Amino acid sequence: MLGGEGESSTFSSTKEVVDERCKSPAVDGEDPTAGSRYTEHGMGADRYYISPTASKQSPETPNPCSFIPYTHSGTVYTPSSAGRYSASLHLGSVLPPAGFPPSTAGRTHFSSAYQLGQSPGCIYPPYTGSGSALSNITLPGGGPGMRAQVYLCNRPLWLKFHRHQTEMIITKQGRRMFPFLSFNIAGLNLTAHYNVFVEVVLADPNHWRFQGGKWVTCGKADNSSQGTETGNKVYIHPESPNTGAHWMRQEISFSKLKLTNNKGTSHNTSQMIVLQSLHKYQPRLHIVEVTEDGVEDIGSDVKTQSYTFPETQFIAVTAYQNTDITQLKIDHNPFAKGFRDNYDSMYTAPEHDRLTPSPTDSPRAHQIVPSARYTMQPLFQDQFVNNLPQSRFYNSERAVPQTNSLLSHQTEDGASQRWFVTSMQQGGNGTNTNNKLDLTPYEGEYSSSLLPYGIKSLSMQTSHALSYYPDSPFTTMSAGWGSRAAYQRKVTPSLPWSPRPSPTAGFPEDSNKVKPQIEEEVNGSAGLISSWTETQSSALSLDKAESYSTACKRRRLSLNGPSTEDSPADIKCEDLASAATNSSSYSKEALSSKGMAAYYSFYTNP
DNA sequence: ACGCTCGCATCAGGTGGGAAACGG
DNA sequence: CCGTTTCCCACCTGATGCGAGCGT
Repeated sequence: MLGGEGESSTFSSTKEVVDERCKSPAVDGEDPTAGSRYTEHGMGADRYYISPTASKQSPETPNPCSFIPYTHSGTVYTPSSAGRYSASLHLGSVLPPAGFPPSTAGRTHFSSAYQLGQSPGCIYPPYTGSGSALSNITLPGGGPGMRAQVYLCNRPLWLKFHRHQTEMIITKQGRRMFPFLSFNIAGLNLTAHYNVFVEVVLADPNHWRFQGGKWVTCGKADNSSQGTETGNKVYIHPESPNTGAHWMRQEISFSKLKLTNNKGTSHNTSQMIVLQSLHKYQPRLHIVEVTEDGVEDIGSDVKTQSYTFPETQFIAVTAYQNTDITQLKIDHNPFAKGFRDNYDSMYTAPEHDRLTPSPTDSPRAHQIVPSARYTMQPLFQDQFVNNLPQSRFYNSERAVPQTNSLLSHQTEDGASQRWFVTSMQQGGNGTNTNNKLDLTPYEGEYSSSLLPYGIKSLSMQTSHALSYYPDSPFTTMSAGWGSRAAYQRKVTPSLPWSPRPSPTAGFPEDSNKVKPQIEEEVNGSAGLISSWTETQSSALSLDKAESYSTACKRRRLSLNGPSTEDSPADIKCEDLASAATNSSSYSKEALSSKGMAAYYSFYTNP
């Protein structure tokens, strides 16, 4: 996590209390993990580094990714189970977040190499009170290895769960994660090949138990769970290896990743990550440069980049313990729709009548599933609804263009910001133990490296995963969620998108209303600044929702011929932005609308 | 006739709940 | 005994196949 690695150095002091059985070190209140963590680790608003240039961002440029920056961490992954990488990865080296310089950093490489002794596959603790990675924002170190920036696409949803301490069901046959991991990556070499994979490491040395309505530690975690003999802890993205252009083009979803407690599982091991129930885990994203055939490129300076998003931390369970989590799952997971007994009332009854949070209950909720689907609406409604190829044409796990980036997350001043996480080159040998949080807001300069995107990526290797969990607006819409009229109707009152491009970061109409809510939620839960804004509520009438549904249903009509990877719908927002500002090959198709050009002007280099 | 879109039906797979089974 | 795990259930989604309708 933020400096999760760095924390290892401070862990002992901050987690000593956990040694006592059944005593919760910090789990109390609404968000045992988030609240204290964020504040302790510099997640507080004051610790976020907001680029002074944020204001330069066009007000019309809704935050593409609206993700609060998280640093990446950088523990070099030494996949015990991922043999293909193990050889090259450096065990125990930690690459704390590189500080991103505010606006000036641009695309420079911020890297400060830090190396902390750390056991592989285990990071304790993700959040530490001291030595907060976030608190120590490092200016660009200029390390050669620092190139990629990663955005957690469905961060708002993760945060919502995180407030209650996310739980993930694990079953013998494997259970998908929800929320699932979905990232956007920038800053990779367009032509270089990379393997992208997720590793799930023990985030806490304790065994947890849900007692008295809260999670408390109860003894030490099984050490074996950290070992390599307990099963696979890595999930390699099915499209690996692939080019940097490919990875950056769209959202990288790990929706097919399954969690299991069956160490002996012999089938689908590539899709399964073996965990232990009642243990806390932290997913980490790793990007490894490899040769075209997937072999790690030893000759490359940039070997492995690791990223950790604290809000994705979760406790593995075989049955949900916290009813709040259960309700969130039911509310936001389409496959659990059948459990929405109060479905109608949930979305039609007055707010105060609702017993449980719903997608429309809070600004953040809008970010979640339902709203996420539509947030990009202002500028991409036509582009991605009418022209969006249906899943059958985009039978890829990443067939959906990055959408979160289109979310109109806004800062309080209305300026959209984009937070991203940068990683340190694995090879970094720095010894500095201070974790530095990279809180650089996403800025225009970053687009330069994204261009051109005309490069064709390798063929997709997998199929539609996003279609199930479109956490991101685009994902959702393009993947078919948009076709679910029933659900849309339910959330209509708060449908986040605006039927027309928003002149002010997307959702001017409700920005004022939403802002307070966001602030409240953010501050109340994790002390995070409102780096993103909930999507505009009540922006879409019921009729519009219906229209949208219809549009989705008929979107095939609008297809401009067979969909291809180059179709606008398949392009990341960054790509579009680049096209708009650089007259790339996509400019004509993707930026047919003026709004889009303006929308992405944000990415233009000054 | 051909190509395309649409609507419907079917299927596979994912979801949480709840009861039963398991195990310390 | 109690906490945890497993299994089955009903429900839901998305993908796919098929035929009808329409326009060229």
